[in-house]
Amino acid sequence: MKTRDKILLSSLELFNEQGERNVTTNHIAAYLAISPGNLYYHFRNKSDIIYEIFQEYEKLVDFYLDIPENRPMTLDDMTFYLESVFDGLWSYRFFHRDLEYLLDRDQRLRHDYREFTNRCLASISCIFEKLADGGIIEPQPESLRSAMSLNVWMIITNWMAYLKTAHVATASASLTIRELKQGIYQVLTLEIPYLMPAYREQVMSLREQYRPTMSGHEEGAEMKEG
Amino acid sequence: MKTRDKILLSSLELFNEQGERNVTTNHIAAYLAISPGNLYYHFRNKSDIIYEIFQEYEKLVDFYLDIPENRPMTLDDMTFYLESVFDGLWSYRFFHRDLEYLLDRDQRLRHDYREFTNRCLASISCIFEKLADGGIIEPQPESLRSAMSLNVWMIITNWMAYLKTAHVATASASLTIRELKQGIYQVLTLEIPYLMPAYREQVMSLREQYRPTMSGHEEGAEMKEG
DNA sequence: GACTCCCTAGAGTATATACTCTAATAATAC
DNA sequence: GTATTATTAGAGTATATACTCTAGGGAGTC
Repeated sequence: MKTRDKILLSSLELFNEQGERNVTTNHIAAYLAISPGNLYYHFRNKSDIIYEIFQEYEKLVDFYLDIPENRPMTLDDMTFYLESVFDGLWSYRFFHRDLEYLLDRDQRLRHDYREFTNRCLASISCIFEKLADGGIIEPQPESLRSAMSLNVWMIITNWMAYLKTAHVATASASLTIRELKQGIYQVLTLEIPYLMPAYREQVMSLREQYRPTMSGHEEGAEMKEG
Repeated sequence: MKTRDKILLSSLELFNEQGERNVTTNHIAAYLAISPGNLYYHFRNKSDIIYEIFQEYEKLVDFYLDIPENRPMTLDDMTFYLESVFDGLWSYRFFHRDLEYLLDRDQRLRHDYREFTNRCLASISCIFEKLADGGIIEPQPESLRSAMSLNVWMIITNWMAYLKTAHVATASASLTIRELKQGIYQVLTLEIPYLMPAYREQVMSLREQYRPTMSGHEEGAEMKEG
């Protein structure tokens, strides 16, 4: 693998594990056993590394949230979207942690992230629309749908922060993707009142599979595999 | 005013305006036109300043969210709670911005914040219960209520982050408390499907007063005063 | 072999940051 | 007044961080 790609990969790994704020370019170089000069040969600065990682993230989520189909949506579709988005969130989880600081430092990133958010919101809204087409939830007026989409987006992007700040007792307690996906439980909570009777049971039991366990403290308890 | 109190006050002010990450102890001392040595005479380190500010924040919110009354809840009560919580959020808005980092650096803070969150969640849940008692929303089973409370909490604590990252176009565009309170619109969105018919109209028009304006970009557009 | 291009090492630097130390001054107690 | 304590100034320090600069190696081409 090319050094440039190794830098991107290791940076992402270290950022995810320790937070962007705690990972310096010297750390990255040391981790890869290359010189700082080498790292700076491939990237002009730290922001460029972050920006490029963001572009991968963006591409991934855009790919997941592409909703080309003209058919109404099934429950499986919805599950796929939820799972995929949380997978993406997991892979690039450092990003939402220091988001505000990162955007303050890089105008390109601010601009792109803003558009990214808007695309995601549009996709979520579209998913709601097609869920209604599929007879899974009640149809909603546009204004309600967009407010709800925004709530969904906030739950999705901040569930990790909630887990890391309020749920786990120690800083070192590392999270698992399974715990992260308990966020799906919270998202489905938003849908409950809009469920059509025919699908109510099914969605409720889907939701149950993601129910947070009582022990968010030290050990992660088991949960049914998806 | 005592130097010690001036330090706390100015720190809060600078943190809110520039973010904790961008404000050093030297900055604080310079801002107050005192020496670093003086600052460190009053506080052992930066963490201690932050911790003390947090305790004020905690006290304030606990005060607001004290729900002693045995009577059912009115719409005015609910409005008061929402307004108060967002006022508190505004006054200490730096805190939720760098939360994860702050908690990683200070175990006391992590511990206290976790309990603080739990108290807030309990209060929110209690508010829902009493709203049901007051005939404003439908009664809900405990499990749904706690999941909903968590969603409400996440919307409240992360609305500011959403505004600063996805809504405004430039880093310098400073937010106003009025924009922050558009978060109330999002919170009330969660309640909509549970509203009892008798109160539906009233709550919807209350919500309308907090509706986000389309121009979150540069200039803040006007909104009806509360 | 010489030239070129891509890549790499590694020492070095300017700046920042949290914090310390000493000495001096103001306030209070007796 | 003198002793004591509380407060302040301000220079200084150890460490870190993002980044630079120069020199050179290795591989391919002629």
